[in-house]
Amino acid sequence: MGVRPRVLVVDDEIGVRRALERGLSAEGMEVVTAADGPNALRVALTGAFDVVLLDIMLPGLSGYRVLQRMRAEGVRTPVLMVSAKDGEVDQADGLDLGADGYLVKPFSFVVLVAQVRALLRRNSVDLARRRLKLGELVVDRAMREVSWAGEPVSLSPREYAVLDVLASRAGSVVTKDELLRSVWGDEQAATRNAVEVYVGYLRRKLDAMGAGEVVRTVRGHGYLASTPDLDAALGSAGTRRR
Amino acid sequence: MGVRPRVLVVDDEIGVRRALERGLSAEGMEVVTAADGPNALRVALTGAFDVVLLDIMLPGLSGYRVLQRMRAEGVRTPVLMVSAKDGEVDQADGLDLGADGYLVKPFSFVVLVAQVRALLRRNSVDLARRRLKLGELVVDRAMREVSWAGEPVSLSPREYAVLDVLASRAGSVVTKDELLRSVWGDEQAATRNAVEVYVGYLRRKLDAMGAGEVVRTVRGHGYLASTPDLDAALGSAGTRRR
DNA sequence: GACCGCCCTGAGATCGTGCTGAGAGCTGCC
DNA sequence: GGCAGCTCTCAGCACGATCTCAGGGCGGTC
Repeated sequence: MGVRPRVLVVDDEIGVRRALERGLSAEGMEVVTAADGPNALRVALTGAFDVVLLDIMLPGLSGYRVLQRMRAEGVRTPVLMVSAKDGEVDQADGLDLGADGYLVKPFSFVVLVAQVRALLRRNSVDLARRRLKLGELVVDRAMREVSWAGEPVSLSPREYAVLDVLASRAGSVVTKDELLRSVWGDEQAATRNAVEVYVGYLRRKLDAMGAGEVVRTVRGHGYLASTPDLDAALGSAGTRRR
Repeated sequence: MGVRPRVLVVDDEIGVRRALERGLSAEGMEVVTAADGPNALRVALTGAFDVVLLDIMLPGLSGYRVLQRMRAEGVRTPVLMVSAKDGEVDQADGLDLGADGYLVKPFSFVVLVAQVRALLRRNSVDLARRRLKLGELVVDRAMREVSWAGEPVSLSPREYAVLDVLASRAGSVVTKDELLRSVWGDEQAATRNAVEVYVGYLRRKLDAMGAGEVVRTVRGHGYLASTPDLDAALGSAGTRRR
């Protein structure tokens, strides 16, 4: 598991997104945001998050629906529902759909962080979110198996480790140094070129399955695992900067 | 959920205990109650519960302390804190101590049940595992006996222990270090090669019964116990078309 | 257009991982 | 004591995996 926990913040108000992004980043978490239901769902289905903070009132698809579809697709990421509603029926609904917690607006940031921490702690116990998905690409962490459109892709341990890191941070650029650190370890036994070589191997194997374009080079910065879908969900909203 | 979930209800007011006992029983749960801190702790430390409902204001030992001691003793039963306090600091405290949820009195029974259900659902995965099955392979943990297609397979204690761990985590890769830890103990008296040797022994015996392929090597990662059936069941979720 | 720096790739020497047979130490049983 | 079964180490082998190196392409900048 990566060092920094990754949190997906879903809210339609940009002010809320900004505030949470700043606050949670200050707590050492990596924050990705989405502004509406369909995009939130697309991003959440990658499985590349440790916690999802989900507002209920959303354009396009309500928080309930997003949660429901996530669970239906087998994504078990802990979800913390956030809402202005405080009716008990709503809470019960959310929890029965598989939510892991409930916050009522206006909430205090301290409580929010405590809840998120509690969910993170619990998740680190049964470790290894099972699956990461990027379009047709599936990384099964339990079986250490990768497949594209159902066809298994045979990877060496190193290749797998590199892809795992990239996929677990889908939609974010990962620098070569970060890859060196998380795949090769802190002692930096290998050079940056090794990373390039392994990304090359990966691409060759993925290309052979028709899965080009999944791992992109961001010249001067590093590598980015994404799909057109994800690009749209994250990029158009203007939530990712830098 | 197979068996009836067991819930421990801790509250000093007999009225609350009675009400919860009746209500949760009606929901199909088995309820045990405790009225003060020390007793609650004693009972909870048995680990024989699926959820603990823990009031904070308790005679003898506060709910916080009970929770703290439970976690300190390694009891990981999900705990739902219940309290009249609604100060945010208290919530943060409880969650940081390892609570899994927080309810403020007066709470509605519907919400309570929903929370309990959520915790049960999360935990329900690994219940009722006295007998492990992988296709034709059956591991009877009570008898410490293994059979393939009804035919008994005679294993030495070590061989059995290794297979037990692999089978109990069927569908997930188990590293050699994990096997060393759970079979040989923390002192690591043996080397990794011992694991390889014992997997070798296991395979030889299983192969002789026609049960090859049950224990697979995942190069660079460890060993994986699975069957084509299991692969399909687990894999299909990831392969599902849209 | 010329240069520089970043990135990719093929070749190939080296390294590591995993499997196996042999056998040494131990224990318990006859 | 002698035997049997279990546990575990060791050394050797095969093969795949790893990583460096050198050369070349490509993009950005002046």
